[in-house]
Amino acid sequence: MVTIADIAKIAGVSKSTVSRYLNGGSISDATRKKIERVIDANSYSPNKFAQSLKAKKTNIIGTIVPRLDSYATSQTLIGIDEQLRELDCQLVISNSSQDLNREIENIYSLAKQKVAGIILLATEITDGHLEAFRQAQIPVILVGQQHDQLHSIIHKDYESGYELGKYVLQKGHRNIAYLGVTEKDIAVGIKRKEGFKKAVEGQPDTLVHYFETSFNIKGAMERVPEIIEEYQPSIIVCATDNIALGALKAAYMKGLRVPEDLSLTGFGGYDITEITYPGITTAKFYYKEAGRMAAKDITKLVNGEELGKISFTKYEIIERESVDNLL
Amino acid sequence: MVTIADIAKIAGVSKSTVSRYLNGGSISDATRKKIERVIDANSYSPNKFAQSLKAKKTNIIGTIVPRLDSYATSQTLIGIDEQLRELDCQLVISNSSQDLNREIENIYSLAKQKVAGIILLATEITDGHLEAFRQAQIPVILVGQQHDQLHSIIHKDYESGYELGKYVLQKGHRNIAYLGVTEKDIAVGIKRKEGFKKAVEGQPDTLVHYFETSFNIKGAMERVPEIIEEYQPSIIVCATDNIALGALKAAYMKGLRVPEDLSLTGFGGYDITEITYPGITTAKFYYKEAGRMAAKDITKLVNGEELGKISFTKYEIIERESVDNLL
DNA sequence: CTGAAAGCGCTTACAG
DNA sequence: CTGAAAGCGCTTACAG
Repeated sequence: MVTIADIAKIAGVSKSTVSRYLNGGSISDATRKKIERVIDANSYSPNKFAQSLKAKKTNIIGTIVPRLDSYATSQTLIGIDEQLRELDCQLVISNSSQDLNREIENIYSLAKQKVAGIILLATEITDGHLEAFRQAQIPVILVGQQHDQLHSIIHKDYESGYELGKYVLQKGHRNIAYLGVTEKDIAVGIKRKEGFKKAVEGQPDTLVHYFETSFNIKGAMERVPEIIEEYQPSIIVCATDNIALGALKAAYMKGLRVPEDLSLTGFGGYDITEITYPGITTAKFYYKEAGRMAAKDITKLVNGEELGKISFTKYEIIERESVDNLL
Repeated sequence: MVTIADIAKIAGVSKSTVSRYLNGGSISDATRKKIERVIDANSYSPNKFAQSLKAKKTNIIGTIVPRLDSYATSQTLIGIDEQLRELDCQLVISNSSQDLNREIENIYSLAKQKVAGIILLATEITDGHLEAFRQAQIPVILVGQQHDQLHSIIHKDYESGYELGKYVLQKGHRNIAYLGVTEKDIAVGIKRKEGFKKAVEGQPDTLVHYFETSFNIKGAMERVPEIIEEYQPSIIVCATDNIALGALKAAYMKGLRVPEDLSLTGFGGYDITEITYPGITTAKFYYKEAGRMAAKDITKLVNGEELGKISFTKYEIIERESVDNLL
């Protein structure tokens, strides 16, 4: 391995000068050229560990994800990865397998690794998180959830819920089931539902029942038959595309046609909602874009730049075939 | 930040002794207890950079993935992550976005970061890869592809192709389309097809046509209609579940019922194949298990243990509703 | 603009 | 079993 001392010797200068060259200190044109040549010729690259040890900082951004096998996670990570690459930062991904304690451990562990900043694909922010961030003393960007003490990138959960609600009413649905998730997840469990509620509130002759299920497909598959039997809604508005996928399967298994016998909507805009039959009408979020924004923002924070507490990504209602027009 | 010198001073011993405690050198019981207490009380943890700088090695395993948004990648990563965590190794994920050159760059970049070993979720191994591995001088495990110069974990592509072929014949299909992928991908493009070929070879009155498409759903959606129109196969055997998903959508869009008008099979065993309607019959691979094996094997290699060149994961034909029984 | 020196937080022979 | 010393490959005041 060639070191800075080797380069210095070959170039006939001191290590300090080479270091200055590397870090953009002032240097004469002649020596600059000389050093450049020697570095190229020996394909030298500085030892990151020595740099970090001395400079006490890194250009590593840690990203904590709740799970690896989700469309939202994958897309967000792709966005972060792309943007960080452009920014010449390194990405370290830390998986917490949907375990909040592990998530908090991951914060400490990233801090110990001296990452320059942390991006957290958040689900729920507890006091444990806050305490970890406080101790870590590292810039943080939340993606997907909002918190007044932290910077965040969030999706327009409320607005998309509202617009989707209006859409459903406009299609003539008056007996509606809303299949949501735990309110511990503020964005998904509360905001989407609140937006939807606002849209249907005051609509005459309209029945809306609210239910809760888990985030996975199987959970929805089990939940939906009861809902149908008990309330016979004309539509089930699902808080995520995964839930909608489960509902679709459940409907098929009950021999119901979608959308003739039962309409369905989702949130997320996962690629797969275009491939099912029928395609699922959904509120599409731009996860990759959110990832890019998070990456840009975290580097701003790392560089001490000012930043608004909150940024929004756009959304779009994608109309496909899973909602029947009752009018 | 508390350092080894602090601990030494508080405990009233030398840094060497603390270091020995940390690295399992011989030490008296009394000092061991003393140091332990002091370390706990000050929640000290060694600076990784200093350790790596001195010891010239890390416990980081680099994993290179071709893409982040694929079921196989996610599951394999989950397996690697779980296992590496048990083994107290750190995981760094490097995404090459399906770009072979970037993949090779990633090898060099991981080598520069002094990772202890590399796991490559491989698609195609070029001379560029080999050269990079040679220069890096780091243990490598391939997942999903085989190469005689490298260690690998591979799925039973040939065997599963064979068994699926036999299954299809047993269901009475005699006019078959096989929709494969590029032969550059030896495992997916060649092995699966060869296994299938072997199974149908010599079967009387049987027509098999072979086609090629890309790995994504859209590609298959475009390709399938032509195939149906020109050859009217009773079944399309797809080289991946994604292709099967595309074929299913294409069939629906042509107004064909699956499996009555057209049967379908896939490879992979993605969760989503259970959710579609009908569920897709597929050769399921155990990606998570492969990931765990890769993690175990790479640490063996890192520790200088002997290892066979190749390990296989199991597979299973999952019979669902997408194949009609013609007999 | 340039160099000598100190030091970042560890580990590892070498003595004792 | 324990400690003093050297050194890993950098960076950063401090002089000149």
